[in-house]
Amino acid sequence: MVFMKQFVPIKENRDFRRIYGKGKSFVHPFLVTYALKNRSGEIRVGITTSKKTGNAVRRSRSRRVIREAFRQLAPGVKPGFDFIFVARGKTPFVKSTDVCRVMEIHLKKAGVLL
RNA sequence: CGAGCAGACUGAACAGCCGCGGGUAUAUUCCGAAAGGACGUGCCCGAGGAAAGUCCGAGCUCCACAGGGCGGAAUAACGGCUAACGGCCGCCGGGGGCGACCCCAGGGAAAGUGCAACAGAGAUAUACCGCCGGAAACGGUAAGGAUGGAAAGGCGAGGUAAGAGCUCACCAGCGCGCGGGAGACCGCGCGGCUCUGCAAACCCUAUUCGGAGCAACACCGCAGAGGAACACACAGCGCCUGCCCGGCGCGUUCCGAGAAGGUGGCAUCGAGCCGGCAUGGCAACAUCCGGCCAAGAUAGAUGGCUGUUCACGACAGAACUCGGCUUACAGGUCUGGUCGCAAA
Repeated sequence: MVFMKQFVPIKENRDFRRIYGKGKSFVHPFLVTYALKNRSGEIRVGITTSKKTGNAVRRSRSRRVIREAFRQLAPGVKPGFDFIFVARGKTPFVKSTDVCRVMEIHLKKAGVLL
């Protein structure tokens, strides 16, 4: 789990549990996205890379790719939402642009793009 | 040239744009009483040889600075190196290879207990077949046969009724003496004639080991809460070590303790790293000389995209810090031996 500088990190386990339970989810072999409205008006982001993704190098790679993808899309995201992105088995082997395309579709479905 | 051995090094490169962590310097702006901070900008630094496994050894921190006994664990020829080690170097012994060289769980089996399946007559002890003597009963024998990982040292000769270290030569083992070596040990000579293997079975011997770990530990500390006073004894609890003995603490003074959170620890000034064909040493290493100052996050920074090139990229990501070991790994480079072939 990772945070991004410009955005508020999600680091408490109870936050993750709440968003997993109540948020909308979108699934793809590269990425799983959870989105949930929050009351703070901020954009909060968390990234999950489980041990199923691979060793430490693969998990780091997954985090970086997802973070870069979100950075590209961030200017168009409405404030007031929490997001959790979960890396999957293929994530460390694809480009950030591929993840970016998948993430854009997920966020459009969630209705959080301006 | 081919095959093989040992050691050392390396672990894609470049450009552009965007982005991240730390340090430092700062015009303006903003916050603050101030110290200072925020934002921006410039410059510098920013993962590995194994960062890994967490297997040893230390530093550091705390636990009455840790006492005695039992138990437990680790190590195991000898000499040295090192802060230390179960690491490293050298050497001895044993084993493998034509060789360069490699491998070794290498104390004790005359302290004791135990195990040695199956096969085999018999497994630390024997007599089934055989051989010899004898009419037989029975006695002698351990050459030969068979079994087995192992069968009363091995092999040859003499010897004998047949045989046997019964005698002799050589080899192995044991003991003694002499010589060499710092030592393990080696060489030579003599002696009597010899006693299975397993201690990665219990065990014995020698040496070493207090416990827990950076989520250690120290400091700051919102909301909220305790509260007074005087103190023992018994008991109980906790801790020192798994157990026993033995011991320490339990409530101490005023504001302090505990929990969210924050700061330090924490980033090089060190058992530091690099170089030297310097000195000593076979070497590990030590000394001397000359340089260098080098990631420090805290949900966790080194990335993304595009393009070019090549041998098309393996294993893999710092988390208190060092010294080792072990394990994983695509390629590539260098140095020095060896064997074979050819040439000379």
